[in-house]
Amino acid sequence: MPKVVDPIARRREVAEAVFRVVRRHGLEQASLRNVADEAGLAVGSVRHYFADHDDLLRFALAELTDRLERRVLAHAERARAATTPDERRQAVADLLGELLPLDPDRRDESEIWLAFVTAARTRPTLQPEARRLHAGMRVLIGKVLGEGGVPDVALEVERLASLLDGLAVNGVLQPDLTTPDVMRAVLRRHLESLSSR
Amino acid sequence: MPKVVDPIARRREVAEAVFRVVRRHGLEQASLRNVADEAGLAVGSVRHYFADHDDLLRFALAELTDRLERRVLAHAERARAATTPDERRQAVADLLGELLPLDPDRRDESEIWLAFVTAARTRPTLQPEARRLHAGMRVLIGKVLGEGGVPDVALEVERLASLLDGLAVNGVLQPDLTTPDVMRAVLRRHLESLSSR
DNA sequence: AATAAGCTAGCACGGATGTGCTAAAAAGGG
DNA sequence: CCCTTTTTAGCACATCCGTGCTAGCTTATT
Repeated sequence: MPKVVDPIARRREVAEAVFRVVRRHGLEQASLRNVADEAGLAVGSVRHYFADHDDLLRFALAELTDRLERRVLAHAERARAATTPDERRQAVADLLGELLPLDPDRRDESEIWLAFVTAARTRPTLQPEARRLHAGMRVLIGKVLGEGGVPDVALEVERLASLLDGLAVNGVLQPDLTTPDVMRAVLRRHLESLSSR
Repeated sequence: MPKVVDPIARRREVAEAVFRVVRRHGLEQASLRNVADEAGLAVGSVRHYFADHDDLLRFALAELTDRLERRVLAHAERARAATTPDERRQAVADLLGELLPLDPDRRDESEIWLAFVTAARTRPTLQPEARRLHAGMRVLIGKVLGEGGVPDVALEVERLASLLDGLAVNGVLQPDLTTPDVMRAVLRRHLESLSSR
């Protein structure tokens, strides 16, 4: 048998290359050639692990979703362990902050998220994964608000989710105007206005 | 002299063709060939009115901005003419609703807006126009909130602007979940929560 | 050491894209 | 009627794209 290569680890590495290309030059530049170059592989090698160009993009989006989910769930554990109201408030803010481009890592992730999710509009094969992400975010926010005793949850979930999406979009597209401080202040204000009703 | 053609009217017609292509297939499909076909012209003809492919996209985005500005300003007139508080409330909701994909026309516009604005991240030549749009929206919302006597205007402008952006994004990307009714309800709730502080 | 299988690398194709350039067509002014 | 200039149309080139396909490389097992 040949060199032993964990195929799913390989796919993940290639997905990372996709992310770097997308972040720097946009999704439309994530061609097999560009991605292979970025990963330090030949086009043929990349194609050995992915059936399609489409397969590559779909896997990359799924990978992004998983990563996000994992990070947020870790925070959810901590939030559940909070005891005092102040602790809880901070835990919730931190949890939701994971969805915003507040530091370089999360900024990268938000840029990639925006690129994929908007591309899904005209790329049908990306839509299932995009919907999964959309729905997952609503479920999460629903739990947070539900435990907080917010009335009219469904509507408030939509309002908070849209606010977070909008903040993320502006944080990505106009980072010098929508700074992390601004995003944090807006989120804090919104959470305050929710609990003081 | 040859057939008399109003060059700026021609440019506008071609921009319309760009919009149709972008809406149907995404900005990355707005090639000179596709746009020329859509406009019923030859590639050479389109290039006679635009220096560049880039020039074409920049003009199209500027055209979109102008159109949006004109529509919103018309509403602003009406809002200023409102007398009763109820009338004013409704006028403000209508005004801000112009920025949401609430009907097919505005949905088309939002789709195109999202495509261009996200593309601007990795296409430097589109950024000036994108920033103009971003800033114009803040100015408008600032006036609306300022006249409404909302405290802490700067922060609330950012919050409302992000909410509107997020609603528009979700209305475009998940239209069957983020219906016009949902968007209207969220906006109404937000405006209520602002005035009852 | 020989074998077989996973893996890597790359050529070749048909098609699409932006752009430089040329040439025909069209039509108002002399 | 003819000229002049805008407008239209289209060819040609270099580049990039996804993909089908083949050949060589690598290495664990027999």
